Amino acid sequence: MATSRTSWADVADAEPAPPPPVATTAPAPAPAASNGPARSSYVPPHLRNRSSSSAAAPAPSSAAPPPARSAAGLLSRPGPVGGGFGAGAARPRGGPRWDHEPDPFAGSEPPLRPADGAAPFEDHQNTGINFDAYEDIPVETSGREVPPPVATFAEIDLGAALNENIRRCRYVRPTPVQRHAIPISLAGRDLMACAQTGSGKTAAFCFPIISGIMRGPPAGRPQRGGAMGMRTAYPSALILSPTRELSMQIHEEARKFSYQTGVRVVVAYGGAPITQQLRDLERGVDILVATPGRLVDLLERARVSLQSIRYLALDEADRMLDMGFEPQVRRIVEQMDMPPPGVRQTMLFSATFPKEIQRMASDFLENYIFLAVGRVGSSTELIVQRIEFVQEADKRSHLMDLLHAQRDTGKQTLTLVFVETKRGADSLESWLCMNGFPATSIHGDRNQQEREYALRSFKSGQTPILVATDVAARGLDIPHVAHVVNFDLPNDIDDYVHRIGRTGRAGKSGLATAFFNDNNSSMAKSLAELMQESNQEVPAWLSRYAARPSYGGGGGRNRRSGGGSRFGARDFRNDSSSFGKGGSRGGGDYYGGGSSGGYGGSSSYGGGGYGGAGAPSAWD
DNA sequence: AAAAAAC
Repeated sequence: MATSRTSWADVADAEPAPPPPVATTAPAPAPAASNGPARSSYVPPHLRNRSSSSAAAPAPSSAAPPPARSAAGLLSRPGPVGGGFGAGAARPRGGPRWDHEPDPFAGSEPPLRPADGAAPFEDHQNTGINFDAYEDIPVETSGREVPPPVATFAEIDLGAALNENIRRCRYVRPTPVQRHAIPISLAGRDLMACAQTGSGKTAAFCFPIISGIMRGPPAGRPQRGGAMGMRTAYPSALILSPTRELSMQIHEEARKFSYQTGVRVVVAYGGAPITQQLRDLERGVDILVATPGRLVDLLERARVSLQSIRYLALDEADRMLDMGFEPQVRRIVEQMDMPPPGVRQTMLFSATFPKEIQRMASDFLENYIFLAVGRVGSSTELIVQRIEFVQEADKRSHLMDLLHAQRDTGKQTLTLVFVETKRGADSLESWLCMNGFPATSIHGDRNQQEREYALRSFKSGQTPILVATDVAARGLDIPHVAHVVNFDLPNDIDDYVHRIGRTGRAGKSGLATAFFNDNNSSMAKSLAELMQESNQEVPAWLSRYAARPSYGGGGGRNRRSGGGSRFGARDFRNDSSSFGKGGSRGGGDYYGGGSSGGYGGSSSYGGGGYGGAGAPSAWD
């Protein structure tokens, strides 16, 4: 496996070096003001220095042969796209665009080089996707007429331009969640998917959306614009996520997937000046990635209308529907001008899916398929989970011990430390710095610039310790995080699952250490259960805690959500106890969906698993 | 009770 690199969306290193000005991780700056049509002879960097057959500048090649099912000429039709907001924003889809499309494959990773010039990360050769770890992943599907999974990208009719981007991303074969979710989505079905981030989830919902937009009718200002103004944007797809950084990350990936397809991706989130986002929207948007608050703002200003939405995706869906977010999300999905379920296509993704959330989410879906992919790189054997009993007062010195031990290995790795409160993050950060451990922090009281700087500094290895609140618990794909420390345990086992999922990405191994004391007693049982499920060694003292009658009662939200092992959740429609409670909802027709077959491998999972299979490990 | 998310 000589080919692949760190993260799923990583760039192909074989591509020619990009031109200088396109920088770092931040959403690439739009070419300021100078976006006249004169740019049509622009040759994207990756097409330069190629054999003339494929390199010719405005080559229709990237727009060319439309896949069998798409209407001929569709990809190059000059009709208004990009949710053309009235103002005659006609742009050819596919091929070079009249304005400069920054190369999303350029320098998307900050330099991983510490100041001393030492080799950044030793395991660089070994950071490929651990595909071996994916072979035996069990998959469960339920629902009516589940489309069968595919084994290769070639089996899927995604179109030439998208296939080229898949190649540029160095994706060799689809991950389990992609193998199942993409056919389901291409079949037009609604989907509730339970899969760890870092398992290729973003591509799983982006590919079908991009493909669908390319072959669908031109988006654009609806015939009867209604009360909307000339400056209203009409995206075809909406992707919601719970944090700004996650939205940024999805945007960056989606831009890679949609490069030179003519499909425009715009991101909108709070904490950043709205003016640039408004400009981006005015220039046309097919796929809008957003956090809820800023989107509501844009909707109230009538700068965005949801009436052309054909695809809705909620990432980290269980968070999007929890107490804090539900009203806002319902407002966006149910009380604005979004087409109803059945008209639009809806996809929900999360690593965990508590039953109550599933029940709520079913309001957004129609005749959906439930997909659960066994956890890779989360609570499986790939992450070594350690629970240590540490009194509150001893936490700092104990953390220091861990960091010294890490330092003594001489390996350069990243450590992510989760704490409960924003204040706690600040004080731990400064304490670490005072004690010779370069740390930074990310939490909701820091301004957006500080948050983004902290994340970059951490990713680059400049500040190899990041102290974070739960803002960083979900979805963020940070390569090289070798150790997650739960300095303060969360109060919800699902949050724990998400946090430790920041290591062991892409099938690699990782270490997660948690400090436990009497304050966490309500977590004892669910923690012990989770660890047992994932073949971890459960300390005897923790088992004793878990067995205490006062904590053993299966208290509410601390219960394992799905009750099943190996999966984050089970389809609540198949759980007979969920009927009757839910009142008149649903009938027997929710039953009867078969399992998809094709993955008879369920039984081969578990036990010693793939540890001995020679799978590359970052910990050897 | 805390965290996140608009100005």
